[in-house]
Amino acid sequence: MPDADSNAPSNFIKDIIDEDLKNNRNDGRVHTRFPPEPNGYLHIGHAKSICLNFGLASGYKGLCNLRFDDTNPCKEESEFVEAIKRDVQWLGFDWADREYFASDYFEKLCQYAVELIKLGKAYVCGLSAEEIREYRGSLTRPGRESPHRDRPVEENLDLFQRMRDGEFEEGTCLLRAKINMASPNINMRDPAIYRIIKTPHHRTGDKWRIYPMYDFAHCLSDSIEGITHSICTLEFEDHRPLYDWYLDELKVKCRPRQIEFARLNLSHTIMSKRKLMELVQEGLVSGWDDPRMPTLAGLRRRGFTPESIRDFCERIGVAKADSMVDVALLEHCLREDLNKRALRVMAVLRPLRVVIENYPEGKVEEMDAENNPEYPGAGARKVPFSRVVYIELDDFREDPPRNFFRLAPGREVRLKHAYYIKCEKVIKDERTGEVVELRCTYDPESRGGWTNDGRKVKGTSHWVSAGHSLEAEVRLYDHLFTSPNPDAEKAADYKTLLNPNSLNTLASCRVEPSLAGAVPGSHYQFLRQGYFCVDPDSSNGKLVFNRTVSLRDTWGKVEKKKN
RNA sequence: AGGGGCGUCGUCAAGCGGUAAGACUCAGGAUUUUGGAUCCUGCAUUCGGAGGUUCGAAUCCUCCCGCCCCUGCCA
Repeated sequence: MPDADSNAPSNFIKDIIDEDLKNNRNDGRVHTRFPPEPNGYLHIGHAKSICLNFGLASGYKGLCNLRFDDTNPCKEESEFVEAIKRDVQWLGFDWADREYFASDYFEKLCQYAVELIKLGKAYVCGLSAEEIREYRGSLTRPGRESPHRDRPVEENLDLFQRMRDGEFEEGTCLLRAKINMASPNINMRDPAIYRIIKTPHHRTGDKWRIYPMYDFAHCLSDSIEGITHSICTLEFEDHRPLYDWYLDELKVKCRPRQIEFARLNLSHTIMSKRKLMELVQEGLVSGWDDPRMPTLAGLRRRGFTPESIRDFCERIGVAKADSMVDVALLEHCLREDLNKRALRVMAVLRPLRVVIENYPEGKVEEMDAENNPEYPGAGARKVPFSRVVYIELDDFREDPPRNFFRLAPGREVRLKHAYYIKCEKVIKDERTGEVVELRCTYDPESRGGWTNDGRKVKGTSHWVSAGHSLEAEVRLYDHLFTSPNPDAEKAADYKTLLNPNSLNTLASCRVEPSLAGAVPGSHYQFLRQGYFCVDPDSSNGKLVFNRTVSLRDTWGKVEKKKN
């Protein structure tokens, strides 16, 4: 049996494919497709589908097409087509030359519609939208048949042609499938096949005035492309009978099979394209690529790697039960990846000035610093050390709590890669009482951060030399929403659930000089703090970093518990 | 109420009649020149519930309960 991805876990879809292969369906071919509608940006939920479809194809040595489902010109734009291609590519998948559009098939689809009319299985209905709704019945009551349901084929053909020619106004008539108005499945109550839309299409311009509905276009597009397994989300389960009906009635050669799986829900965020669009349009975020957004563009800008997202998609599995995945898993995948690849560097986010009184004025030493302890091949660099340095405000406490082993009056701490320093004196702002500077002494014997006299210096602080460091802006991010499941909060509008502290900009951070000229998109670990990446907002003189994700912080947890 | 689905640890998720994988989270501990990383250990006597079949049931049967989706000329 042509086995799927060896390391990827199995799932019910693979079981189905295995079974199909065993029964020699589709001559042993496996051909999938990822079919986005270009009406917004791709998000992490789409990533699940992309990984699934492309992953299945490669696992079975098959193919996966990229197909834009562009059957509604009112909502779709070329900007989204370009963004989607960029994102799929970035995620690491290649559709080669199989880039298709449902709009490529408009002529063919129209012929199929004509065919259906000739078969007596479709008719032009002149009921208004409200009438159609009324005729449809309800969940419990069957619908009623349209008075136009039994129009002769010739008349339907003529009317449909005139719809196509643009003779009728929008909403005046539509082509419907003649199925069963009493079906318990509402999708089968004579669904619309073609409607009149006079808005120009982003690809075909004003060539068409009628557009096919999703159910009609999708199954036939799949068939035209030779798709064997058409994988979609759960809400289309009810549409499967219709998917099959069109293919059966039209007796197509290629019979794809639709399989539904549960879409991804991620805690502390939302996945609805409509809502994400609203956040963008109302300026609640800076754009589709705002680093707080669950969009692939946002995650990329935030500093997520494609590898970590693919790993995540593999770990969450594929099933049919509605689920809510904890964002902590995504963050775990990210840290695991970044830990291996990010260069370590020192940056002080909230600087506290430290003067080392016994260190010679004007002296500068170049300290050796490894770039990544996880990977010696990453090499080392020199970091300048001098009499005045900055340490993290948080690494000093005038009145240290229990188990705090950082700096405090009279205490000694190690400056990573440099020396032990001891706090001799605390200088405060006379008016506010705020600590503004520390006076310390260093131990010349501790160069490199170690002595062999058995001294136990447990605390290690990162630092930068005041005179050599560069100024930088650092953007700290937190969950976009305070609620773990914004969609489930029945009482509140999701916008009121936005986290007011999801962005915290620190304008006066100091970073080590080796960061000069760091390229947008590059990843670093700011020692002891987290993973950061260079934001495209950076310019020659001004570095801007995004905190991708913090490091695990066991001390922070201990402190939080106490409070 | 009609139809379609789904219910296994806090969260995902294996399991397909032979006696509950794994991951994340969480809690302990070891180790550590990042309170990082790494490494150990612990965490479902029970699978929505109740009956039944069987030597044996999360897996099969019956009934019940709960959750999700469907009445766009959206996808």
